[in-house]
Amino acid sequence: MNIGEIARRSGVARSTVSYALSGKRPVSEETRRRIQAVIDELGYRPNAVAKALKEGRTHTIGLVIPPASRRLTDMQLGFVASVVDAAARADLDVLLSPSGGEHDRSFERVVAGRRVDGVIVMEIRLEDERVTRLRQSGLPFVGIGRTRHPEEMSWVDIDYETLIAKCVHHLADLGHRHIALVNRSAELVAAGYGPGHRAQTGFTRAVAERDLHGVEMCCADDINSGVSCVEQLLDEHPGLTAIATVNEAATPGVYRALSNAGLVVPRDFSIAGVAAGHLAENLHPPLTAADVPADELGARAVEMLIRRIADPATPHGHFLVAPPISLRGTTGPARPRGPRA
Amino acid sequence: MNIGEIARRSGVARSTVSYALSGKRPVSEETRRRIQAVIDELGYRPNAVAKALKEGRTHTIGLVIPPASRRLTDMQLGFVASVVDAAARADLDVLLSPSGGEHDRSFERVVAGRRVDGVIVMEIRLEDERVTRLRQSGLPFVGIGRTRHPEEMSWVDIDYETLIAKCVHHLADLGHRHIALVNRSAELVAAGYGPGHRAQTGFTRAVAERDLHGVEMCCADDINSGVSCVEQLLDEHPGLTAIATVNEAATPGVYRALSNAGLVVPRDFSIAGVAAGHLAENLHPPLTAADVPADELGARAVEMLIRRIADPATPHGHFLVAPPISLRGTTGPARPRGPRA
DNA sequence: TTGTAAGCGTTATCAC
DNA sequence: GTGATAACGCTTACAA
Repeated sequence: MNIGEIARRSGVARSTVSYALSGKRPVSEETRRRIQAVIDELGYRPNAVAKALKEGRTHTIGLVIPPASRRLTDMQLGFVASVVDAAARADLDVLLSPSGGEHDRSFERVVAGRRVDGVIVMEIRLEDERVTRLRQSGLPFVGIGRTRHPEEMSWVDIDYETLIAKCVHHLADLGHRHIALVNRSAELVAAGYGPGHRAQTGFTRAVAERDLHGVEMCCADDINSGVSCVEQLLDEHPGLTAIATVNEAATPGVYRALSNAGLVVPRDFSIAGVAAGHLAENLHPPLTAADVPADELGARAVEMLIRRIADPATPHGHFLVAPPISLRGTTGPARPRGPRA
Repeated sequence: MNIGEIARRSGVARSTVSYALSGKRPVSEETRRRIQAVIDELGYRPNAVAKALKEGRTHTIGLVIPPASRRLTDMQLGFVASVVDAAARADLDVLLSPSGGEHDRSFERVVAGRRVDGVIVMEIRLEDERVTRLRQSGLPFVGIGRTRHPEEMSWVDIDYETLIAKCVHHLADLGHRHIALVNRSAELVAAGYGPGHRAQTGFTRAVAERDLHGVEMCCADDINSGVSCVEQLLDEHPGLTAIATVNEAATPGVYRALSNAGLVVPRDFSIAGVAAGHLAENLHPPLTAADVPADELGARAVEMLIRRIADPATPHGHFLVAPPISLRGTTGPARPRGPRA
C-alpha cells in the first residue's frame, strides 16, 4: 500500500495526499477529510525509505560503539542510553554500528551508504582512523572523546587529566604520599586510547607537583583483573596507602583485593576515582569519585550533531566536563600500612 | 556522486556499473577495470537508501528495547549485545527503538515506515500490544520472551517457571523448609511481565510439591531495593533460611542485607537464582544460579528472524531454554536462624 | 557484452 | 485548491 493507492481511492492526485499529510500546501477541508478516511481505513503510513531517498535525509543517526562482544562498561552503557534517549526525543532513530578493528563492514556501510544523517562515535583514540574516514566523507559527526587534534572535530569529553589530578591532590591533602593509578587496560593504552593517556598525564603531573611517590598500573576492564592488579600493587609497594582509578569495571575487584588483604577502607587505605555516579553510589562503601554525567554528555553530543546536520558550516562544538569529586566513603587520612602479617 | 556519474566517467551505461558491482551479469574484464578505476578514484559507494527502495529490503533489523532511561539489567544488555553481534555477522544493521508505553513514536516509525526487514522485541508481556501491532503489520518479528499465546509468534525465551522450581527443589534437598522468592518489580508483575508471572507459578508449584513454607516478594530492579526487600523478609519471617531469586539487579543488595544482618552465606543462609553467568561469577561469593545463555538466545533470535524474513511462510520458531543450575558458593545445608540478637 | 528504460514510493515544481 | 510530472539513485527486465 502506497500513496498512489490512497490517492486513487480518494479520487485525488498523489501530490494532494502528500500535501494533506505534510500540510505544506492548503488542502480543502472536504478533500482532506476524504483522504484521512481512506488512510485510516487502510492504515496507511508513508514509506520512510522512499521519503529518505527523496528528501536526502534519513532522520537516523549512527552510533558507533565498541564491538559488542567486549562487554561495555557502565559508563559506555550510560552513553549509549543517553544518546538513544536524546535521539528519540528529537524523533531520530539510532542505527548501531559495532565498530571493531580496521576492516569494519558495519562502519563502512553506515558511513558510505548515506543511511544516516550523522554519526556519534564512541571510544575515540588519540589517532583514530574512523575520525579520518568521517572527516573525508563529509558526514557530520560528533565524538564522545577526542583525538590528539581536538580542534578539527566536534566532541564531548571527560577531562580525565584534570580529574585524576584532582583525585591525587585530594589524597595528598589527606596525607597520602605513595599513591597508585589504576588505569585502563594495557591494550587500550597501547592503542592510544585517550582517557588512558590523559589519566597518565594528569597523574604524573599531580604526583610531581606534590612530590609524591606515584606508581601507575594498567588493568583490564574486569573485576578479576582489579583483584590481581591490587594484589600486585600491595605486594610490590609496601608503602602504598591510596589508589586513584579510572577503571570502573575493575573497581569492585580493587575493593575485594583490599578486603582480602585485611585492609579496611577508608581506615587503612583510600580510593578515589572517576566513575558513573550510580556505580560509585552502589559500591560498598560508596566510592569517592568524580561522577561522570553520562546523561548530559550523550544529550550534548546529540544536540551538537543535530546542529551540524542542520548546518554543516556550524563551528565545531567542544564540551569538556570535569565534575567535582563527590566525597563518599572511601578516602580518609593516611595511615601507614604495617608490615603485612 | 552517484552511479550515473560513475557510468558517465567510465563511458558505459548505468546498468553496466551496477552489474559490474553486483556481478549479476558478466562484464568484460576491460570495462570492469575501467569502471573500478573510476570508482576507486572517486571513492564511490552505492546509496543504501536508493538500493533499499528499489529492492524492498533494507538489510536492517529493528531491536525494540525497554526505554533507555530505565537502566537495563545485565541480562537485557547481554541480549542487546548478542543481537547486535549476530546481526553484524550476517551483515545486517540494527536500528534501536526504545519502546516505552503505548504511544510510542519510535516503535511506530520502525514498524510502519518499512525501515527494517524485521524486528526483535525484548521484554514481552503476557498481553503485549506491540506483538498485536506487529502481527497485524505483517512485518516478520521474533520475541525475546513470549506472550500468553506463544504459538502465534516466533520467540526465544528462558524457562523461568522450570528454573525457579529447580532452585526451590535444590534448596529443599538441602533441608530448607522456609523459602522466599525475590521476584521482579511489582509494576512489572502487575503489567503482566512474563518472567515475573512464570517465576511465581514455578515457585508456587515447587513449594506445594515439597510442602514448604513459601513467601513471594516483588522487588524493584536495583541494589537498594534488594537490601530493603531482604531486610523486610528477615524481619517478617524469622524461620526463613533461603532465597530463590530472578532479580539479578537486586542480588547485590540481597547479599548486602544478609551480611548486614550478620548472616554468612552459605553457612547461615542460602541463595539460588537465575542470572547472567558472568554476573553470578562475579558476585562474592559466586552465586549458585541457572546461567542464562544470553549470547545464544540473541543469536538464535536473529537466526529465526533471518529465516522468517527470507520466507515469511516458515513455521514459527520456539526456543525455550532451561540451563542447568551451576553450583557455586551460595547454597548449603539449612541451619535454623537463631533469634536475632 | 552492453545499452535503454521502467519503476521502487516519495516530494516538489509547475501548470491550471 | 488541485493535478500532472519530474526527480531522488538504484536494480533489472528487455533489447540489441
